[in-house]
Amino acid sequence: MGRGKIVIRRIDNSTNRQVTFSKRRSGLLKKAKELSILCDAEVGLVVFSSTGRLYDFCNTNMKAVIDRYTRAKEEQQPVVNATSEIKLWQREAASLRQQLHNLQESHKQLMGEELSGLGVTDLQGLENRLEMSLRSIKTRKDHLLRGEIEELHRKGSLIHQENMELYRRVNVMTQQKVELCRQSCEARGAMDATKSCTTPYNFCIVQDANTPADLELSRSQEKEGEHIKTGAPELGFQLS
Amino acid sequence: MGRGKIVIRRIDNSTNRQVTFSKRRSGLLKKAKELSILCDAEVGLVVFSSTGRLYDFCNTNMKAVIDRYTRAKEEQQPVVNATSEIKLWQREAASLRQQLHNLQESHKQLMGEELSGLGVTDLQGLENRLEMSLRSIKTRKDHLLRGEIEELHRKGSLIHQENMELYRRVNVMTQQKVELCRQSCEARGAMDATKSCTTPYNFCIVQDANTPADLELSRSQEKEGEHIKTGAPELGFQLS
DNA sequence: ACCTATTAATAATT
DNA sequence: TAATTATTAATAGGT
Repeated sequence: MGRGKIVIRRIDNSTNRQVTFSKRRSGLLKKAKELSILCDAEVGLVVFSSTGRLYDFCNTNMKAVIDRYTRAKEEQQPVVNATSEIKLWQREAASLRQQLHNLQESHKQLMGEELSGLGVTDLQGLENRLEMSLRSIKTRKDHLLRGEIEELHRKGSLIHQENMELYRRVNVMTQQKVELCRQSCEARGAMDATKSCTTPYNFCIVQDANTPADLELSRSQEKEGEHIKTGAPELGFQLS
Repeated sequence: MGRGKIVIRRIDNSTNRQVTFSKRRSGLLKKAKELSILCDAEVGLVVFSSTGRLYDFCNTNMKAVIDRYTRAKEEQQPVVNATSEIKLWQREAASLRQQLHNLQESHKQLMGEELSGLGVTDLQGLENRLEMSLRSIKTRKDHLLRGEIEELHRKGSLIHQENMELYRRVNVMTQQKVELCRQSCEARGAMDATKSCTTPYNFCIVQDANTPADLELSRSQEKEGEHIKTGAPELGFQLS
């Protein structure tokens, strides 16, 4: 599979050998990975270059693979001196692996994979269980969503109350302001029109939509609620 | 590099997966061997099939490769104290137990149990996955059912053909009967009107809707098909 | 590293 | 399970 055919024999040219090593090594690693994915296999691959550098691949855990390998080899040629405690743990691991495997199978079926081998009745059972499961999940989700909505309503209502209160205060202040202006104008009309009007009571200038009014109500409510601050003050002033 | 392109993803069909495993495994082993020869590298490869069977390759000695690997890894990340084999297996068991636990959790969630602790987003994801799963299960079930229906149609059509044939035969016999009666009557009219009319040719009496007609066609077809017997004879006679 | 003619691997099919 | 074959993927040699 190249420009020319080659025989499988040590490549004499060192550079060429290096290049080929690099290419084929990556190819091998890729194929090892593909095999593990495609066929659900546990693969461990170790390559030492002729210069001694290590390259490896393992889809799970190299230590586990080596252990499993050693154990499998020992099984092929049973060693007598195996410690009882080791065997115990090996059995434990084997049992767990079996359980894991079973559960994985079942899991795959639940996820709608690996359905070949199941009859219509099995499929119907699976379908029913999933439908039930789906129902309880949807119920739970609805429950949570309803909770959120309720919470939002509650908060909205609080903010609305706050706004009403602000609105009321602003109204009161506006009336006070109007009253003061009127008195001021009357005073200016009655007395000399020079100063004293704009200095101590000029609410008209101090009141600005961009500077939040420091009302003690607003502060106390923000402290205990700590909720959304955007919109509330603006809305309050829009109402006035 | 086959009749079609494939994506690298676990092959769902079990048979297909087995076949691919066999092919790719041998390919991988071959390439590992080629790399070791061409480039003078030390290669160790271990593959466990999903059924737990072990396949391996090493151009030198697997134990040596594993030792070399372990040493190289220890160099990369010096381990404090070489763990005893017992601890190693304990870790393996712990890891498996963890995996098992995770899968059990996930399984419970898939079954719609143990949903507290999941947010709306999690639930939505779960719901979506289950919907997908359900779809593929339903698709599979439909497929099987359609197959059954098709089979039934096929059989039904065969039976219908048989009935048509029976109908034809009955017609032929009826005509023969009529003809014989006519001849008989003529003979009776021409000769003496005493007996011989009702004895050998009385098809009118023998033919009855409740007694199935023993035609060799009917028998041979039932033998090779062995399918539904209800309805067929009645239908055949209703048509006549 | 990249390119591409060629060989090798392999997916689908029988 | 084992061939066959149409395609894709890997890669040898060259830049």
